[in-house]
Amino acid sequence: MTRTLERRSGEVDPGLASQLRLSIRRLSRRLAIERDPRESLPVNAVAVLGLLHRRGEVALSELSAHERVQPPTMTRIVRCLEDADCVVRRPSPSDGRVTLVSLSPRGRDRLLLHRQLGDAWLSQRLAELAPEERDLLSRAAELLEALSHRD
Amino acid sequence: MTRTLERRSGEVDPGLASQLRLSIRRLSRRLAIERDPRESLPVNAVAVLGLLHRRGEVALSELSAHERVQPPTMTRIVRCLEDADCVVRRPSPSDGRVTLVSLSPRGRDRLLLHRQLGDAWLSQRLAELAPEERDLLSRAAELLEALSHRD
DNA sequence: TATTGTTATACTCTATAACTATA
DNA sequence: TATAGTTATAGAGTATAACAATA
Repeated sequence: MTRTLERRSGEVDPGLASQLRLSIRRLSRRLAIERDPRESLPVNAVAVLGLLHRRGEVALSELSAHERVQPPTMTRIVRCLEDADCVVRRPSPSDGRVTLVSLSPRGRDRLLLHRQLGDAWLSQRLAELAPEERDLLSRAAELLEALSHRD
Repeated sequence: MTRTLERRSGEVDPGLASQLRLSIRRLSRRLAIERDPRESLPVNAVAVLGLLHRRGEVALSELSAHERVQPPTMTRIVRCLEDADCVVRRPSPSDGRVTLVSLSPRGRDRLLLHRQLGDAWLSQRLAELAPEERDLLSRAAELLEALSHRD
């Protein structure tokens, strides 16, 4: 490590938030544009499949909290997944108000397919970077994910 | 530098694109949710103000290419900015088809205000990070911005 | 009464297609 | 003819408000 040029705590570069915010927004937009037209499911629906894959059976309210959408929006997403036979839904045995959602075998297949299609454009761009740059982005991705969940 | 553990070119971690893509998307969504209600202009309109601030007078077609929206969308954004007295618009003297757009003094004020409001949430989160983490994100932001503009 | 989820409705941002005006 | 921009229209994704069912 070279001599540090870092600011003391509290003295944060005022341009960083702007720069990061705009670059996040722009890449998010670009990713939406470069989405493969064969991807039949909405991005958010694929994200839900991913969550179900990791966590098993999850209550709808938990899905909506995790994806940070309102309950009616999650109802819509889950219905879309149900129509595509990607999830199954059942009332909680312990609380009849709760709807438990879980991945179907077909949903698992679709998740893998969509990941492949969805990652294609970005994978290609990442492959053109230097290995150090990919390492940097890998660590950055963890930080960004954590930031998203901060209160 | 320690001994490298990096992969050879072409051997890119297949999970990186997914991880980065999802974290970008999630943070973008969170930023949208945390937007200050006093921000009266759409995010994209503020981005246009920023571009005009850096570049001066710019043709509408160039704005739409840079923001990666279709021309009708940019027409709408520019009209919104014009209604708010943030930009002025005139036909190009050299080519009557072209509309040149530039920042008004009021637009400049609004840009500064919106940056402040728009960065507030993220600034606060960034301030809670370690200085090294902010450094990392600063470099990542440049990479992300560059990725957005790759063909 | 409070909570979970749904239905009904509306808003925001974007796109495509068809058109006008200028070159 | 080709290009820059606009108008008209539609679609995707989200939200709020009002409601039903369960606790």
